[in-house]
Amino acid sequence: MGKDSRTRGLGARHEERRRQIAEALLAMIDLHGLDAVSLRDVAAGAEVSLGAVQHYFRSKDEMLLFALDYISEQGTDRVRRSLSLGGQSPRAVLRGILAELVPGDDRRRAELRIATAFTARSLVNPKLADHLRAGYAALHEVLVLLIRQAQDAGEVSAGPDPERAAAALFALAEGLGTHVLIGHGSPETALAVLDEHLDRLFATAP
Amino acid sequence: MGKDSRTRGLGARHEERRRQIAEALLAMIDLHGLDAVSLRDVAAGAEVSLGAVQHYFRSKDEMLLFALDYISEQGTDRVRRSLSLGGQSPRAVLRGILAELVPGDDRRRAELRIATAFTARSLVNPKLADHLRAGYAALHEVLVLLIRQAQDAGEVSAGPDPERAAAALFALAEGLGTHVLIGHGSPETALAVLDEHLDRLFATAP
DNA sequence: AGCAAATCAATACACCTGTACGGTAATGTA
DNA sequence: TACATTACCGTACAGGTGTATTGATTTGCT
Repeated sequence: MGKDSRTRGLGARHEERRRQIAEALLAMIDLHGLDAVSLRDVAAGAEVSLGAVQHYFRSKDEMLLFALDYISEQGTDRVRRSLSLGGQSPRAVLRGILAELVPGDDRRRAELRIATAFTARSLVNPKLADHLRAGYAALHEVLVLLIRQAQDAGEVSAGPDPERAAAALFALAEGLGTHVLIGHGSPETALAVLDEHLDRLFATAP
Repeated sequence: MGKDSRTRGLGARHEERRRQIAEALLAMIDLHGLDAVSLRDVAAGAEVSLGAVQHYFRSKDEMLLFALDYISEQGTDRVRRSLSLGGQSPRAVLRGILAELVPGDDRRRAELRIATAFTARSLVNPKLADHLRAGYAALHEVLVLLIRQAQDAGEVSAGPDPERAAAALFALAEGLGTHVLIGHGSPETALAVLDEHLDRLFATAP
């Protein structure tokens, strides 16, 4: 193990403190947008001094990158948990994951507002884009896996290409989420559209 | 007609000048993102002085709002032209419009980068959100209309609800566009997924 | 105890931001 | 020609920005 992973001794609280600051940052991004937050705002939100923030992050960009990784990890954790949690059909798992992309409650709404902010920033920040893309790729693979499982279980016909189907589902949910986020359509309608699409995918030809 | 629409006399060039400045703004948003552009940058880009920009826009927010309306209008114009242009099947028209949401060339890419920037900003700027939402609603209505036409022409079965089908197509194209924009998937694959979806919609049951 | 690293705090700096203001020249109207 | 409006330009200002720096204090290992 490297020195960064120790749980006792010097620097033990380091990562925890970074997460705490990142959470303050993410909350402010949700409230005021990514570009409206200053390091001083973050410091105030985390109830630490500006110097403390600077101690834990060498630059603002580094802080942003860490925060993106942090919230991405939260998402993948949720997905992982949803996968390992048995007793659910592939379709239910699939729906649960895709529903995370639609702002149906305050948590999802906040997360998706933050994600949208990072997406926009990624268009002019290659490093950020790399990390964001990695998250997308990971989620895509999970969707492919689930569709394959459903095909193996006979819940989805062997016809459709899992890659294509995953890309379609992913994009559909993402688009629906964006639309709901800006007030174009309700979460209920969005989920209905999503379910309709799942119905078609899971309609095993007689 | 009000005084704002005169084409001769005092203030005739007013709107034209505002558009010119807005175009400089939009170009910079594409290049550096919405929040990275300052009024001085815009002035330099439009090859006018800062005072000139201030003369035509009372504040930065007003300029942003105008620019959003301006680029939205360009989009609706393109849609209108595509609708009035005869000789195309409803499906072809539909595909043409939806393909505008996928960054398949430099123009589309620039427009969608700008749109993404405005979307993110809209999350913390209600006024901007109102205008953005209006554009979304307008495009949605066009899609509904086209699907209805296709149903009337027998190209699409009477089964699916046009509202739902439009919402799905819209969200799918939007999501695909976003994914391509950040480098998650190619425009070719995105269009293939879109066509697949159109195939299903236009598959009249035998 | 001694020492070094980590953890902050406070301050300063150079720069950029949107906006306000005062002035001048051009333009069209009566 | 007189006048009013428009169209700028240049500058100033108050405030915020990320970052660098310096120093004090705490922490934990040996």
